[in-house]
Amino acid sequence: MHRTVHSPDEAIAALSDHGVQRGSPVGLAVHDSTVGFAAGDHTIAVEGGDAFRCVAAVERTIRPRWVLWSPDTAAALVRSGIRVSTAWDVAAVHRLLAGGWRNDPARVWAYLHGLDRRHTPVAGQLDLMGGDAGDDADQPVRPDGYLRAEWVDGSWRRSSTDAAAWAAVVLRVAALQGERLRALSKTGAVAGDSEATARAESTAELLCAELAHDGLPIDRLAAVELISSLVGPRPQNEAEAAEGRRRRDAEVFVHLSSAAGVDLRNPADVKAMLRRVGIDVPDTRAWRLEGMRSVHPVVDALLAWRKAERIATTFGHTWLAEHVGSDGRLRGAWSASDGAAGRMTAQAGLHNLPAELRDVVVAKHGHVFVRADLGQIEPRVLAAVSGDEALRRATQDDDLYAPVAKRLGVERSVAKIAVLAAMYGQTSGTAGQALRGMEAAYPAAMKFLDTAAQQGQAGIDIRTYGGRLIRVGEVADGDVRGAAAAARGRYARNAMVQGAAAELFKVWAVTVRARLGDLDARIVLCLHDELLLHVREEDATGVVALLDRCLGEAAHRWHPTSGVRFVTDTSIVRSWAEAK
DNA sequence: TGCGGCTATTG
DNA sequence: CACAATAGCCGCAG
Repeated sequence: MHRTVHSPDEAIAALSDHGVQRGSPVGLAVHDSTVGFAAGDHTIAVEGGDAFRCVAAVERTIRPRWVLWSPDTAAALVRSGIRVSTAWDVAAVHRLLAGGWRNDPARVWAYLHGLDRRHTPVAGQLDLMGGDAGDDADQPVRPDGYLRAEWVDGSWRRSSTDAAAWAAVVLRVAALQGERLRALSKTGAVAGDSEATARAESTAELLCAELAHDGLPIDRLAAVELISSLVGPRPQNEAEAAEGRRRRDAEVFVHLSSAAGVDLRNPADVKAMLRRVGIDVPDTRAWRLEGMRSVHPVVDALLAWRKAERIATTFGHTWLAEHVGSDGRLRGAWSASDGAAGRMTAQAGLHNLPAELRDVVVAKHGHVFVRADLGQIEPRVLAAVSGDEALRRATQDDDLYAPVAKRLGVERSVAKIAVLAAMYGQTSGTAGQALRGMEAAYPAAMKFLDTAAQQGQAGIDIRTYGGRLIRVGEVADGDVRGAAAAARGRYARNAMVQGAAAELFKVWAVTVRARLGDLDARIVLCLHDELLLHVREEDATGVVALLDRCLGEAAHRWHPTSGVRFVTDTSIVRSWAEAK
C-alpha cells in the first residue's frame, strides 16, 4: 500500500495507522530534500513543504527506530537540526555481519541474497534482461534480483514516491540482517546478543554524525600562540615556509662539521649522518636515540627538530586553518567501526592530538568538560568474554593488577606486563616467565586467547563476543607456521579483546547520549576508552553521576551475566590537559 | 601518481 | 616497538 502525505500530522497518522509505535522499524530514505518512509508493507511519500519537518515530528511523537542506508542520511538530518534517538544503519550492520569496511547498498544486497558480486549491475550499462516483460525501470529491484544501479547511485530517484520505494528496500534489508544476526546467536556462532550489538553500532553512527557536526571546542587564539611559539608565525607564502624549514634545519646542522648532502627528512641520510659522528643504529626512531643524547649533541638537536617538524607539518598552522572553524571547533570525519576490530576512528588529529596541544582544548564560556575513562577496560573485557572466574574476581578490585600480582606472586609491574603480553601475543622478553604463571592462574582466559590465536594462524575468520566478523585474510600456500601465520595469530587474539572492548565502549557512549535527554550537554570526543562531554557548569556534577550510572547500565546490556566490574575515572575540567 | 617504508602521535 | 589507528614526507616504480 502506498500513500502520499502533505504534513507532519498526516505522516504521524499514516504511520500510526500502520501500527508503528516507539521502537518500531521505519525505513527512511532521503534524497536532496525529498523524503520517503516505509513501515511494514506500506510506503509513505512526503509531499510539499519541508519534508524534514515530518521526520522531526514523527521522531518527537512516535520515536521509531529509523532504518537507514548509511550514515549519510544521519548526517543530512543533523545538518537540518534533527537528532533522532535510535537507528538501524544497514551499512554499519553489514560491516558487523560480513567484516571489512565496504558497505555500499549493492554489496549489502548481494551479500544477503547470495548474489555473485561480479555480476553487479553498473549504471549506464546495457541491460541484457532489458527487453523482458515486466522489467519496470521504476522498480529498484531488477527481475534478475539485483538492485538497479541507477537506484543505488541515486540518479533515478527524484520524487518522494521513489524515496518511499527506496525506503521499502532498506526496510527489507534490515529485516534480512536481523534474521542473519538472530541465526548467529541461535547457533552459538556468537556468544553475545548480536542484534543488540547491531542496534548499538547503528546508534553509534548517529553519534558520529553529531560529533562531526559539533566539533571539539578549541581556544583558537591560544592554539595560534602555542603553535607560533613552537614553529614561528604562519608563513604567508612558499618562500617563507622554506625559510622556516631552513632555520629549523640549521639548529641541527650547527652541531656538524659538514652538513653537505644531509636531508633531515630522509631517514637514510639521518642514519648516515649519525654514523659519521660514531652512532651506529639500525633505525633512527626517537626511542632508540633517546639514550644516546649524551654521545653527541646532534642527537639532542635532532630529537628537538623532529618534535618541531611534527608540529609544523601535521599539527601546525595549516592543520588549524583546515580543521578548526572560526567558531573554535575542531572538526573531522568520524567512523563508528573502522579497522580490524571495529573501534571508532576519527580524522583531523582528533584521535592522536599530541599531549602538549590538549592545553588548547578548552570549554566555552559557562561550560566545562566532564571527562571519563574506563579503567583497565581490556583485561576486564577479557574476564567477561572468556568467563574466567579467577579473572572475574580480580575485576572486583579498583586496580585489577593488584590481585593478579598477588596470585602470580610477582610485582604489580610484572603482572601488568604479563596480562598485556597475553592479550597482545608477546612471547619474548620479561613477559615469558610471568606468562606461564598466567596459564595456571587464569586458564579460561588463556584458553580463550589461545583459541583465537590458533584460528587466526589457520586463517579461520572469527567473531567477537558481540558478533563482529574478524576476517584474518588469505593464507598463502597453506602457511600456518611462518611469520605471517604468527602475525595473524596475534592479530586475531587481540581483535577478540579490542573488538569486544570497542563494543562495550559504544554501548556506554550511546547510553550516555540517550540519558543526557534534554540537558544542554554533548559528547564531543570518543577516544577508545574515554568520553569527553561539553556541559554547562551547573550540570557538571549531575553528568558525572550520570556517566557512572550509564556504565553500569551499559555493562549489563552488553553482557548481562558476566559479573565483571567495570570502573570509570571521572573529572570536571576546563581544559582537556587538566585531566590525567 | 600511487604505494611501501619510515617516523610520530594517540589509546 | 607486542595490538590498533591517522598522517606526513621520501624514494621508487610505472
